[in-house]
Amino acid sequence: MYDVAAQAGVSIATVSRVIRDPDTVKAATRDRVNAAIEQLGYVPSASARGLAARRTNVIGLFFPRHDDVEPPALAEQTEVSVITGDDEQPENENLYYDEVLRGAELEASRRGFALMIASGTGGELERLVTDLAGRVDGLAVLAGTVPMEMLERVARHIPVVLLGGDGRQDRFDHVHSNNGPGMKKLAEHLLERGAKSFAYVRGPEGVADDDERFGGFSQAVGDRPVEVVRGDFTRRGGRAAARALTSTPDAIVCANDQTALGVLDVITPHEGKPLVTGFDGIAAGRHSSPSLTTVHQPMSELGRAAIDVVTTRLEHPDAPRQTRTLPVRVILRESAP
Amino acid sequence: MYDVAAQAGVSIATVSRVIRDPDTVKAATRDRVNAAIEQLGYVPSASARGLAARRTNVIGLFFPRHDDVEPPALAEQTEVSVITGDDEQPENENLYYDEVLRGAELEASRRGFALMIASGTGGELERLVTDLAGRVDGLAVLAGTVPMEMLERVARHIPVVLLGGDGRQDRFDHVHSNNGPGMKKLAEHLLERGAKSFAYVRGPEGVADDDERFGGFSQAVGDRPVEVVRGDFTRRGGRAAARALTSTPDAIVCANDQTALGVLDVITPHEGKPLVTGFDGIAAGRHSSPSLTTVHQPMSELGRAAIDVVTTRLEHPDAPRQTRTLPVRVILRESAP
DNA sequence: CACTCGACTGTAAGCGCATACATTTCGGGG
DNA sequence: CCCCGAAATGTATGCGCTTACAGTCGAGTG
Repeated sequence: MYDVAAQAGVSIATVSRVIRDPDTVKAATRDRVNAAIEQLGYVPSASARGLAARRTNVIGLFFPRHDDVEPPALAEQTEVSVITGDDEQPENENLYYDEVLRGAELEASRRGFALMIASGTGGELERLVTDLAGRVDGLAVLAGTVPMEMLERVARHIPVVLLGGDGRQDRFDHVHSNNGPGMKKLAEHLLERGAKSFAYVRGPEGVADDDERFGGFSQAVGDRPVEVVRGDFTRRGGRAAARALTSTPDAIVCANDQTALGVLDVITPHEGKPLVTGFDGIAAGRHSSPSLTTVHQPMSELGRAAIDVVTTRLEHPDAPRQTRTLPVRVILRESAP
Repeated sequence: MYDVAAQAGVSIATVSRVIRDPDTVKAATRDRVNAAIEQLGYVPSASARGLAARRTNVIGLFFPRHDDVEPPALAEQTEVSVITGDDEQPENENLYYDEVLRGAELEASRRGFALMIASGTGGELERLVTDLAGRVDGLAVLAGTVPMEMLERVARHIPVVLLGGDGRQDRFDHVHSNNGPGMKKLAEHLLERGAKSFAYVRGPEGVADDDERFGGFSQAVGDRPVEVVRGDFTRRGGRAAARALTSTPDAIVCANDQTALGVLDVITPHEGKPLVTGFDGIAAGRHSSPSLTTVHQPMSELGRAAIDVVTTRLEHPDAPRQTRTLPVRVILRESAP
């Protein structure tokens, strides 16, 4: 910046103004400065700007990482191999985050913010979260992935929004799908289809979205018989849960699509029974056989809304706490038509 | 940091050491400092650190954004709707980037770097790229999305690695799939299957990967008849290209999977003819009907390798320029068994 | 017991920018 | 022409950290 100022024959303050607030500088000087910037290939230092302005214009996004196995070493050889039929690549379990991420990036960019992502789990969590918090103006975190006390600490410095949950448990802003009513509607459909007994495969304990969905389900089925088992939101967990069932219900309701696909791997529906349903609306459910009845939640909108909420909070630090609930759609496919 | 120092009864330099290089501080003092950090909820400012240390420990990733249409306003109502059969959600065209992104994030995190992503196109490109460049220690860019002169400028400050292309056109580090040999192998398979005449649907002009693939193809088929048309890497482009064909070749070879799926939308293969092939290995090709023969490239490895290359470059600024070529796999499915 | 040396800690100088405030310039109106 | 206010620009400070360098302290050595 000093170089640019010298080159253009102005002070560094003027250079700064040309960049930050061009209208306050006379056109002629502005052109001189811009020419110098161009000529010198000047690239402003975000660190210095962030330090001086006390804001970075970056929003952070924190995700858990499940696959904390050591990834394979990067390939050395480049030989082309040929595989007949399908490759054995594991089905991608993380599409959820990808779409949220894309929505977040879109909205952040629209608002002039950059997006920084971090993910991790376990022992490195504290370091990662603190590090991320020190870099950004606001933070969006997947609910349940970071201990509350850590979030409280971060929230003393910057706004934090949680993806998932309705905020009855804490004082943070929240963004979540309309989980309860969505699942309720789905369960009502199963009742209309004549289902009288149920199994419900939940997610891990302490996940707000899971609680909400189960709540909606319970509300719909009332006191009809329900066998409840725990899964872990993965396809494998769904398979295990299906094998663990002791009853043979009319319908198996799963807390998410991966779980439901796992259930379908094990249970071969004969004449359309039992009915099986999921929640999320991932692409794999559309192509499965039978295709999966589910509740679609707008992932990318979740990401966008999270950024919306956190940037709004930056502008109005004292506004009342908000929980944004996004609409869902029940999608009826072959597994529970 | 000053508060922490006061609280612990040490100087700020010692606090800094406790964070940066704990071993140089006596255990007793270290504990006092850590206690103070905990008690005060201290979160280090990455801006200040970045400014003082002249490095941010962030790697940037720049992607194009195709869907530059105004996104819909965020939903207001949360009513649950019910849809029978499939929803009309457009097939997601961007899965490519998602996987690259995930690989990049993984590798960056493993190396102690954070990842910042930005995407955009058109007029905002210069601002976005410069802005990103000012925030990071190194930059990975999808080849062809940013003008060379802009990259040259950025590269005067930080290392830049391009995703795609083999670097014969420029002086940057590159990471790319083994495009040519992969496509060559695929074409050889088609020859073995008895194909004697071909159509080849290319991507947009000036895309290095497209050139490499077409090169590999040409090498395999020699002087056999080939009708070459241009697509744009999209499914729609594939449909258009298929309709535009003037010949009825034995095999239609496409520069990527999306294009091939578009071709399959139009051409109904009768008795397995014509053969149709793609390139990429996206999930949709596995579930299409017929399922798609393709060349699978390791997206997530691409992301990881990009981070690997750029961080290596940070450590060895004067090392010879490198082009990393990642292995691909030919996957034979129904469209060209 | 003075001296040396290593281990530890403190001092102070920026890092590159934003911005409050001071200063200069400019365009009119009187 | 002069004076005045607005527009344009310059001056100077500090944002919160890292790090070279200088100091301090204690233990080992001759």
